[in-house]
Amino acid sequence: MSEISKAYEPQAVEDKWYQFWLAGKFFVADAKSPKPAYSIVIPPPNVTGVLTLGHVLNNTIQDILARKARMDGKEVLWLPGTDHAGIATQTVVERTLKKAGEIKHRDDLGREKFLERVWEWKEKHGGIIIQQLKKLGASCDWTRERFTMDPEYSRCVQRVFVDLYKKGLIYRGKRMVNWCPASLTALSDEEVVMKEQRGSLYYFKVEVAEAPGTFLTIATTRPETIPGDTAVAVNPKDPRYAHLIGKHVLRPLPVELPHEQKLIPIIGDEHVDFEFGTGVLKVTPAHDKADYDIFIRTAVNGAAIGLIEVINAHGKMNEFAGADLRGLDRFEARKIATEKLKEFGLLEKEEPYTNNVGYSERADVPIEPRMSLQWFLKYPSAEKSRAVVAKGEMKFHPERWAKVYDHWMGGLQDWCVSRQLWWGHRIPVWSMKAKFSALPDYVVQALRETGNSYVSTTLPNSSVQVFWNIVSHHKVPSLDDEEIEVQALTELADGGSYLDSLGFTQDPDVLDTWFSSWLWPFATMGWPEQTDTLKKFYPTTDLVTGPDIIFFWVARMIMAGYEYMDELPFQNVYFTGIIRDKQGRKMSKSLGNSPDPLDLIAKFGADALRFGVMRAAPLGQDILFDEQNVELGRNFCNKLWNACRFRQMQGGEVQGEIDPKLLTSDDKWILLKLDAAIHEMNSAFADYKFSDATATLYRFFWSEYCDWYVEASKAVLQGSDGARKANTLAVIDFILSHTLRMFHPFLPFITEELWHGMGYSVDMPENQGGKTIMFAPWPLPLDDDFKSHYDLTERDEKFIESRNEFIAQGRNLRRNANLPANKKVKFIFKSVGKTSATDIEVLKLLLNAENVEVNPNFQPSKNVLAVRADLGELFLPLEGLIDVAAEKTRLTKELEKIESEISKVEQKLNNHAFTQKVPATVLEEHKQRLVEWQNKSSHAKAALAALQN
RNA sequence: GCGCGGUUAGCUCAGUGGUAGAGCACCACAUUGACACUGUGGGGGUCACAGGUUCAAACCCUGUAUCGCGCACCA
Repeated sequence: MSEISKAYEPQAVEDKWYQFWLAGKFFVADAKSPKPAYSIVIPPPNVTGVLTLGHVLNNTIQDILARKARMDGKEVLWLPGTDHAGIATQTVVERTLKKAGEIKHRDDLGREKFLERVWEWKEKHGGIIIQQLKKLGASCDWTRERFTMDPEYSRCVQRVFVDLYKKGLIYRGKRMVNWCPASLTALSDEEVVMKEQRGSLYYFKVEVAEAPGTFLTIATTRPETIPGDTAVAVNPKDPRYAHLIGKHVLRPLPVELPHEQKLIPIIGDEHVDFEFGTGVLKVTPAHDKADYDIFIRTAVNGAAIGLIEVINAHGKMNEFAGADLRGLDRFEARKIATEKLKEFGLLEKEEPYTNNVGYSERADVPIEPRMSLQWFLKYPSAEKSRAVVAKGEMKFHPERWAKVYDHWMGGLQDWCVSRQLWWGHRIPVWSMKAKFSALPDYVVQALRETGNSYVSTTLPNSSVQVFWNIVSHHKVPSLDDEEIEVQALTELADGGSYLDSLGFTQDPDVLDTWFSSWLWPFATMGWPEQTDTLKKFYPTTDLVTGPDIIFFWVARMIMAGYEYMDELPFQNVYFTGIIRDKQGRKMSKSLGNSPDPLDLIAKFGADALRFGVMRAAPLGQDILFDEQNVELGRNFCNKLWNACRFRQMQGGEVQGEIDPKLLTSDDKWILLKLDAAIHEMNSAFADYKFSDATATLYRFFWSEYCDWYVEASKAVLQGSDGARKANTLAVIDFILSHTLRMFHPFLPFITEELWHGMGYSVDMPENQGGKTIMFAPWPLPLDDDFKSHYDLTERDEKFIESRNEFIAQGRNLRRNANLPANKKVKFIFKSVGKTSATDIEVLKLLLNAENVEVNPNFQPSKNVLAVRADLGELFLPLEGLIDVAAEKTRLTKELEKIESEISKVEQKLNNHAFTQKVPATVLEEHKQRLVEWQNKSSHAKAALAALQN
């Protein structure tokens, strides 16, 4: 470090090193490398989104994994990219254009013009989140950045759609779907969230037509759908109503209809609950999923009830709702319908009621179950995908998500993949209703040859494949002038114009965004070509994502992986927690509780943000975010900075060799602590426990290295023995160069800066840390050769630990005597064994003593405070000025605690059951403990006695 | 309703059967000594509750309470 500033200034170094990494192409993965592969694909953020703390958490973990893998000598691909996010992006652009007064509705512009505007928007805002990820230090291979609407990616989507269609897994049908009246599109079940809603339960009565004067009472939350009722259902086992099945009731709305059109049948259906409401259910097949199922059951039984749609796409009542409700919003209509029932004298009561209502996740409005013509997918490779997780071949971390996954996989429903939007991958199906002879001759001929109603052909003078499917027929039509309905599919864009020219029209809908993201792990790597990248890096190693998209994305990727690569897409899935504020509330814009990560980076530095978030994010738990976490990260970086600065200020060259003969106990101790830390780090990584890893780093570096080792080393560094000094510096350099490497995945910027500044890069081979710490080898645990060469034993560890305890007690003595920390005092050390001069120097330094007098024969007189440890006894003679009473109180309290511990252990040891059944080691431990406490007891008693004198 | 997770110091959390821990916060002391983005010392817990298993339970079992999440839902 040429310039040594007193405090670490992240702003001055972060951009510099990021540019350095980019210029060195260090993030670029080499598909031809002989090194073993490690790969992650990023969960692609919304292309026009901005970085949130959730992204910070997610991407920091990925970056840590990627950087660690590089240091482990792997060839790493972290593949970045963005998602077009259909509904979200289209909504934002549409809203913006409306606000600007340019349009009232997207129809004003038309599909093409509108899409131009979305692309413009994407160009303008698209790069933001990518730039933000760079600020965070993300080591993605930007040369491989992908976007789900890139031409090549779009071709993958199209290809997959056509393939699944050919396999008979995709079909179009009029079904009841979740309709979002705000976004005006169908949604998949996963995009609907249930919300508790306070409303009313309305009880109204209907007259039985065959028995005038007899009424049935029905409870409903949705009186506005009465005009859409086509039956009244009761349980056939319900004695109250069973005899009425087959009769009819008069539907009260629309009131203007003639009598015979008001008649709807009373039907029996086992699904009707006796207990709920009155046990009589109104059946609205067009606007309720369960009622629709009843409708289907009646159809199967050959006694089909009707189906009347009364709500339109915008959530407003249509003409079938009758004069009273027509044109009203569904919620307004609810009020009016209730009033009407009251007016007719049919409303019996209205009671407050709380039920769950499905909401559109994006638009946050109640969805409307609605009949609509949509495309559906029967999931492919579902069984294999379910089994791979159940069998543990793909591991989920934490494991419990495997159960959630399994449960969902067990109840798969067909996926509604079409969306009534413009922004997205347009469904590659062209259709036409025409005479059979209107198809090109070679198609007709090909169909005739197979006899099937479908055939694949290649377009004349082209390689474009088209799949023709006569959906109106099961076999090839026998007559040329038969009216047919054909769906034609092509994988390539140029096939489309040919089909257009034949009079086909392309389906106007686009695909659900997740229908493109589920291909992400392989479509980003060049599939369907067997590219080097795909061969080298698929399947990926780890996936890091939030559990909220386990169904949306993870499960579907697994299925796509099996279907198209015949292999799982990733070996491990790490589910992060959800970031919440410190009160445990979800981060949200409206609450204003979501801090901008970029502000935090500006204030504290990217490393600080990373460290703070990781430290607060235990595996599988939600994270309560507090800016203090980041502050702590900043402080930690500063500590690291200053520890290096301290080394720098001692001067001297970095010299690799440590002389075993010159090692102090403290040197040996810190080397052993380093070894322990490396082990802990490795096991934390093996278990994906990143908060444990940061805790280890924190403890090792701050407590063990800075607080103890560095302080003790000053005894040597401030002394006059040159050889010893140099040796201590060599130990420091050894520790720091290992520490920086262990920190690197977590704190990439500061470690790179210090790696160069401290000169640790100098002696390393160019590709192993010489150029950048990114490729410096991850520290290995100290092996037996190393330990025996430097004579590192458990004894050294024990010695320093007991020495440190001794010092802590000595400091405590001073505190108890009310001596200010800056007052130099004299201690007397009655040592048990041999103690080196250096050890005494260290004692003196760490006790802030004027002198530590070694006297094995010291006999304390009065007014002497004392502590005892394995090392011996330490005395603090006080010439007057001691608060005898306070010290007595303290000692008495301590003695009480000691005695209680003794009696606890004694109780156990006197218990025969205990001494007989317990393992020998545990028994020994207890005996040992008893001796220790007894020693402490006699010592405390002696000290107390000394005070009495 | 079913399932999952949590409940340990004021706060956030470690701790899978053998002496209750960390960080933050708090209190006191220390200011030309790498770092006040600091150092030293200290106080602070009936491990949600009730049973059970065990020589021994924060930890294993059963139940209860409570908070959170997911799935399925009765109109």
